[in-house]
Amino acid sequence: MSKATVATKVQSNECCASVLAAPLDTADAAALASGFSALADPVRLRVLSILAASPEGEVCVCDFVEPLAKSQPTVSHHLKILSEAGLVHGDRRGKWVWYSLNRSRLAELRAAIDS
Amino acid sequence: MSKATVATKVQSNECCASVLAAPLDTADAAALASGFSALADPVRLRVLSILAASPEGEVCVCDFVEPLAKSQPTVSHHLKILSEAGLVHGDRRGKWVWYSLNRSRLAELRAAIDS
DNA sequence: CTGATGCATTGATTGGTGTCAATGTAAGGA
DNA sequence: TCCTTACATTGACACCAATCAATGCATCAG
Repeated sequence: MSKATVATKVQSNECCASVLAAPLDTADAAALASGFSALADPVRLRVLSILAASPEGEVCVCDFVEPLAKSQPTVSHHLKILSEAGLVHGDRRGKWVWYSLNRSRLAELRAAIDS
Repeated sequence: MSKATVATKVQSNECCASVLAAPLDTADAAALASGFSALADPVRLRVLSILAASPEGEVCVCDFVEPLAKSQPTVSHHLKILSEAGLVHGDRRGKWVWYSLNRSRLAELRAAIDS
């Protein structure tokens, strides 16, 4: 990243790339696009909303299958994509894996399209 | 939409669907996912950032081609997708079409992942 | 009317994505 | 040890999406 780019980002008072602050370079655009790609699927959005609505703040894989009406491999597939995007985190406890929401990562994506 | 769903949305004090407020139904999830799909491409994110950085607030198609380093049909393709997502608006004036950013639509998507 | 310009559309190609059945793996119980 | 359970991975399929060359369609100048 060039010094000028860094200066622009410091000037715009941001920790990460923003769409509205200054013209995005190719690398920042690609990074942001991969983040929004994780949100660009209805099943994954419902995963996030189920996690957000969970009183305990975590949900095991088996409890996603029925509300999502998708097969268990499909659910695992989407959880993996969300996990690689940093939006959720899986924690294995015994036979179960409990997933929780990473709200700060979601806030990063929100900030990227903030005015 | 059921009465219960409407009641939930009124209770959560929102104009539109939100990922974090309550479990999304399939239709709302699909609508939001199509919105985020428009943001899930580096070229389109750069289009938005170029528009945001434009002093006049609008940019004609020909002035996207060089900075994006994409062919004119590809640029038109992305502008169409952004337009259909409600994120930009094209205004034909003579031979040129001037595109401008719809910030309120962007704010809607931001609100959908707001805490 | 004719040619040139700006943009959109079409057609074709390539690569990516969602889905599930089948299978693999790891943990726990009998 | 063997079986069951919970989850991940693989392989295959169908579909979608990004890209560009070629073409179409307006608009404007002459």
